[in-house]
Amino acid sequence: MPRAGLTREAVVRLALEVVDDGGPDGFAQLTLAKVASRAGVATPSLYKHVGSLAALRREVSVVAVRELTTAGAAATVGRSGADAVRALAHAWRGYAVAQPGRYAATQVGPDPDDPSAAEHRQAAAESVQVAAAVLRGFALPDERLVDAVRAARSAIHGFVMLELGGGFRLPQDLDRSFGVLIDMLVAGVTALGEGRPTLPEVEQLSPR
Amino acid sequence: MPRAGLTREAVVRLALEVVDDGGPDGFAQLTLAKVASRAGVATPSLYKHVGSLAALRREVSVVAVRELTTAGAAATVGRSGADAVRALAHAWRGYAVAQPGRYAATQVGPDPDDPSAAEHRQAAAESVQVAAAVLRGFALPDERLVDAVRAARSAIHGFVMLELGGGFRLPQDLDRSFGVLIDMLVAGVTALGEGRPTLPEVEQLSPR
DNA sequence: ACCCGTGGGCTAATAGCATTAGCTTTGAGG
DNA sequence: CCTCAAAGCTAATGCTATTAGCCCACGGGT
Repeated sequence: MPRAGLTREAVVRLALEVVDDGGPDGFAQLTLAKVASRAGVATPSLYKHVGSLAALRREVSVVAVRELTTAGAAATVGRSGADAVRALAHAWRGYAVAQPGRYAATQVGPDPDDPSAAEHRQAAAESVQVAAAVLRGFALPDERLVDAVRAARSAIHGFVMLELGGGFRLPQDLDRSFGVLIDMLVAGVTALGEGRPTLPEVEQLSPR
Repeated sequence: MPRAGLTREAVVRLALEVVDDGGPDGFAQLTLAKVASRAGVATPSLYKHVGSLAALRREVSVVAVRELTTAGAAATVGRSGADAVRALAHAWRGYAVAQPGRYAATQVGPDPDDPSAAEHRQAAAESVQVAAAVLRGFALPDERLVDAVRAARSAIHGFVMLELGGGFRLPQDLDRSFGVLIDMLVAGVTALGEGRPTLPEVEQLSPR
């Protein structure tokens, strides 16, 4: 009975394969049994390398978040302003479309209490920092930067979620719709930076 | 052995209770066993009223989507333009925050192939129609309406997803960030309607 | 060269889930 | 009052994670 020679890293690598093969909800369908089968090993053997299914999910999530971060960072290096925002948006959507399972893994919010999720929290914070760095170029008042970051994340994440979930059923060009959305975002943060009201002539009506 | 007197509607009602009690991921944790226990019945008995767990999920999803639709419709009746967009956005977010489990149920895209999902598809289409109706007031060129609807859905959905998932960890006011996002959206569709470029002075740089 | 301990694999067992098959009994309508 | 469809049941299958405990492979030291 020769050994399989597994390591924690190898198990995570196999888990990523399972996620990738599962399409958009490959992450949801990630299972210890599938990983074990791929490793040619009995399911309980995985516990020698990984604490639990939840822990494995967390490790997969960390990898995915880091990939998203570096994709965004690579796309925006050397750019600034509207150019950088567009590059970031397209990089994120590109990653999500190319790796839908991993992008789904990105969604799971790190548990703020669990101390073993520190790495996860760190990775998530770094990915947000990429967006913050890009938006800092718009000379926003400090207390508005967070609003801009949230707006950018919401717009991009929302579009990608709906796209991956099959929420856009009309045959119209998705790329163009995404471009329009990002243009709105760029115009919005530009207006925010210039200190002028986002809505030039429209009166501020009651939100509630 | 008296009968429990279940009906399909009663089972769905109990399933909604389970979803509501489960918080933001109550929908993910919906289980036939929990519904059966709540009904005071053995799990297999539910199959007399519901085809499968997946079918029950679909029914729950239809209810949630319809609630979201009527919430949006009720909030926008008698309003138009920016006012209506803001009302719709706040109604959607309000529903998501008040009923996070049901909002999650809203996310599952209807299977375009499955004929038994016709009701689901119909409900989803109606909810999009509410947004389309509101945005039609902006006198958009026909081929841009779909872009505007997608932008609105993306922005609102993205924000809500990140909020419910705990993705916004800074203590800054979420309501204000949401307001800023919706202002950007309103400004963006306004610009789209006026036929002027979304970005007045910023040159269109290569997105790729 | 041997020996020994760590640790990586195993099987067995428990417990929770969905689902199917087939039996029993309720209770409403003729 | 009788009957039969429908609504409940138990039993069984097969999937999942997880824990306990065993055994042997293998690297490091004597």
